[in-house]
Amino acid sequence: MPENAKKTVPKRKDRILDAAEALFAKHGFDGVSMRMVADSAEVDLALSSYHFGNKRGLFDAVLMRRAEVWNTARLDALEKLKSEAGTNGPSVEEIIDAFLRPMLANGYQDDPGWRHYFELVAQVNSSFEWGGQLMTKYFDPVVRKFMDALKQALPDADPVDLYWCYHFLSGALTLTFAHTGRIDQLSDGVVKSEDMLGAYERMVPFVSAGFKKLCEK
Amino acid sequence: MPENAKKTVPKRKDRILDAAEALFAKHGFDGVSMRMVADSAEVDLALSSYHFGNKRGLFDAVLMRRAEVWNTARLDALEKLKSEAGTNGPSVEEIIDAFLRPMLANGYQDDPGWRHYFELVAQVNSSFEWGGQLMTKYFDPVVRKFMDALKQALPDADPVDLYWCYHFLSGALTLTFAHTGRIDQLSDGVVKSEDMLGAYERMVPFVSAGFKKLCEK
DNA sequence: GTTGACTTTCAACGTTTGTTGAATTTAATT
DNA sequence: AATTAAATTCAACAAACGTTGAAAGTCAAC
Repeated sequence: MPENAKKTVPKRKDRILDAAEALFAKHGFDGVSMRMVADSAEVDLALSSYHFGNKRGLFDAVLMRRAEVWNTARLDALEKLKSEAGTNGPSVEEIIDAFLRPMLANGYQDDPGWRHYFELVAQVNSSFEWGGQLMTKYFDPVVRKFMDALKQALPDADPVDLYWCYHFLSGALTLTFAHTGRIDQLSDGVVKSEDMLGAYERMVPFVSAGFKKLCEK
Repeated sequence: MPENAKKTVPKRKDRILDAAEALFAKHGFDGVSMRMVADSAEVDLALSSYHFGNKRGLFDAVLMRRAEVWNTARLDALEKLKSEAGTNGPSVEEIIDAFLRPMLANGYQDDPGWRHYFELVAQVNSSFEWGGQLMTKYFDPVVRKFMDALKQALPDADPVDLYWCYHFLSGALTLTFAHTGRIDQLSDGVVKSEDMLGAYERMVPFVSAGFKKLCEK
């Protein structure tokens, strides 16, 4: 047996995480009960508390599970960009693209698990109760590296402008991945909120134009 | 007594609405109990159910109370714009401005009630459970008029592009008024999320540039 | 086959939840 | 002053909540 082999991870623990992920994404922390999770995962009620301590521990475990994978994917895209760029560094479009593309790559958009995870992050990000704390905790280091790259691409920018621009990007991204169905209704079905590729292709130029308008010259 | 005089509205009913507004904004529908509302409003527990039927009725009443005022303010701004514009109609910047400015005007930004209300709408808008339904119900007619104006200002636009652009605007707006404190932490205090005027002054050019980039020519 | 650590189940705990029917108070009308 | 409707309080309900201690099960190591 290889020295770093993990103990056999029981299936049930992951089933709990999957079920909690989907439920928290749709109903939020307070809208989900431990019994809903247990029923959905087809697992005994007490098992979630055993594995994760309490409800909050389960919530954190769900958030943490995919955070590192996502952060790494984003950082890899940024590093690759930097290594291929000239002395001036990558362009605004390229940086925004590196920030967004990992959410579509590797079949994430077709994987229900990742889909629920992004919905959950969207909900957390715009929640007064969790938004500031949790997003900072899990995603700040990566976001700061992207901010640095943007500062280099827009050397004359006022930092305040730059932060607001990122904030607008974050908001657009958040609502898009929340999958509320609002755009479907507003457009009478012309636009599908599930069309993440269509959203991505438009978000990159939309946001890049905004950054340049405010932060260039 | 004037013929259209309203019956004397008891103070308590409004106190309940105010308390519920603040609490729902911070903790969401499921994060608030009827007892929290009653305690905060300093009112008997049963009174909220008496006035609004049940918890959901209270939630709807909170959302509805300021919806019409807000919608009217936005429509007035749009109508005024149209009447002053030439035959080509108002510009993209002017339309976006008319969409956003009512949220700052009339002291709304300093009124805790309105502030909580916008926080609540932000939370509703990005929630999977309520986002599609409630936003459509309360705000669609107004949004559609703004979309029409934007179509006129961007006559060559593909409607799909236009809807996505509005979606990005809606997301940026939502996160900004959610007041999560995230931008404060990310910027190490350089940017204050309470600075709605600063956000407004940057959102208008940011979003307008995005609309033009995608929808012009 | 026994041990021992981990996993899972069971049953129950004390709270808190939303809601309601009946009683009481308030305020306007007759 | 009597009447009536609305507003408010009180007490309590059944249901659902998160959590936990003890029992039962599982499985590899010895």
